[in-house]
Amino acid sequence: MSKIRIFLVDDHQLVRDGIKALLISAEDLIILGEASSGKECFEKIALEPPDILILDISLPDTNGIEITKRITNEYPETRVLILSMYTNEDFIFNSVKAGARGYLPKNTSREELLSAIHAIYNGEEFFSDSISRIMLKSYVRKAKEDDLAPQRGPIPLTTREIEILKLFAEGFINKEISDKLDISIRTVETHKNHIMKKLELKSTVELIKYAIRNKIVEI
Amino acid sequence: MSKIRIFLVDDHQLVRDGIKALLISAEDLIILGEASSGKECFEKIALEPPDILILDISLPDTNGIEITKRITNEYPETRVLILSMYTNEDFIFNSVKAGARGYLPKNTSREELLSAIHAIYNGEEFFSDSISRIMLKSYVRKAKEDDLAPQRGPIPLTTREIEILKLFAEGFINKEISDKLDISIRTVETHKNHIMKKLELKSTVELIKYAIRNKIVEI
DNA sequence: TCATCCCTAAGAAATACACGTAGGCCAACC
DNA sequence: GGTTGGCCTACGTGTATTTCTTAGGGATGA
Repeated sequence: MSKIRIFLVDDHQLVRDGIKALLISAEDLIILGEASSGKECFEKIALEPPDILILDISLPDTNGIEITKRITNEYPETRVLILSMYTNEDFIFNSVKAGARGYLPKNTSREELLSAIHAIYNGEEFFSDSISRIMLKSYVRKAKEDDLAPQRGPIPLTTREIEILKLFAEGFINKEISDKLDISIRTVETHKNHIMKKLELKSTVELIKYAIRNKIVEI
Repeated sequence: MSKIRIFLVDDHQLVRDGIKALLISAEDLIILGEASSGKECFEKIALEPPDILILDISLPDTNGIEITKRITNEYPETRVLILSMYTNEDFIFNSVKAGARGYLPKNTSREELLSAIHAIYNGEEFFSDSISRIMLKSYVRKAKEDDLAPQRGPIPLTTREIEILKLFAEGFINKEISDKLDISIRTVETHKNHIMKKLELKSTVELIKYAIRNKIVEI
């Protein structure tokens, strides 16, 4: 059975050495090489793309997420494992979005790192417990936001105002709205002004976004 | 210390008895009552709302998600634990969205059920391993969709046009855009016209919606 | 009855939009 | 090596919208 070929990208020599020390005794792995920047990384892997790229988020010339995007596009056979000291939800989400197959914090154990490598090599995804918890929290938050968003602030508009906002956000121009509702175009304008003042919106753009956020119209 | 008050809702007598049998020996719990339908549930808990409502998704007259919504609104002190044979992602997402604090499959163990009850009673959330895995998968899928969605239709705009559309959809007026980009207002207007023509949009409203749909701006 | 909110409406100035036109630049093509 | 076409730039003109102010009439409730 052929060995799992690993490539390391981290801008700290010590970290790379540490990871190598952890992995050196694993017989089914082989470290193809290492790089301390995005540029160096792409230069080196062009010769022989690894099975797994272990990647730090913060790098001198770019960041792990951009590298992940390029890898996903240019080397779809290479799978990315993010190893980062940052466990913030945005980084995790964007890493996954960019195509990363796993995410570990830097204080992970040798066992977990090996588990991750094997899982990813076998086509699975791997997230450490702490990362999973963050992802779950985020999942719960998103689900709740999905529900709460429309109720965030009770809509302080009158029925007539909502009617006009709806028509406007659907794309009708003032004249069409005034015809539809059989009122003067001036009245339509006044209603819109009232809405903008009430909601403290500074532009019609925000008005439309408000209508979308509050599900007065579909996108 | 007062006992954790539990109420069971499931349309199968056997399941309710099974759960009761599992919980009866736990000294810090007390089963307040049980119901086999949504109607019966609300009639009974009106007298004494429980701390935790253990709820099946499928019920004869309604479903657990609707009950969860009502509970969340009408009895915010009562926390809902979903116990369901369905582990499909939509049910899980909608349960969380409706306000459920935990979700367990029906083949869960006594230990896990007790862990879930205690976690939820302490204000935490609890999802069994199998449910967590489904949520994580969903998280990953959503993150990927988030990335793929904008590629649905290739955006036929030039970089300058996208730049201007982005600023416009962020709420900047033409003058601000022309200042930012150090070009004439006329140019900004021309770009916007080109965009509208290319995309066959009839109003700025549609322009903004286009920008949102294609993730050029956030809502 | 008075205050308040809602719907209605208008005037005037500033701003934005629709549409046509056009020059400079650059890359691709024959 | 000129031509074509796309892109970015810009203006003129006429129309529409926005911004700000003012205001009457009806409903509602203290």
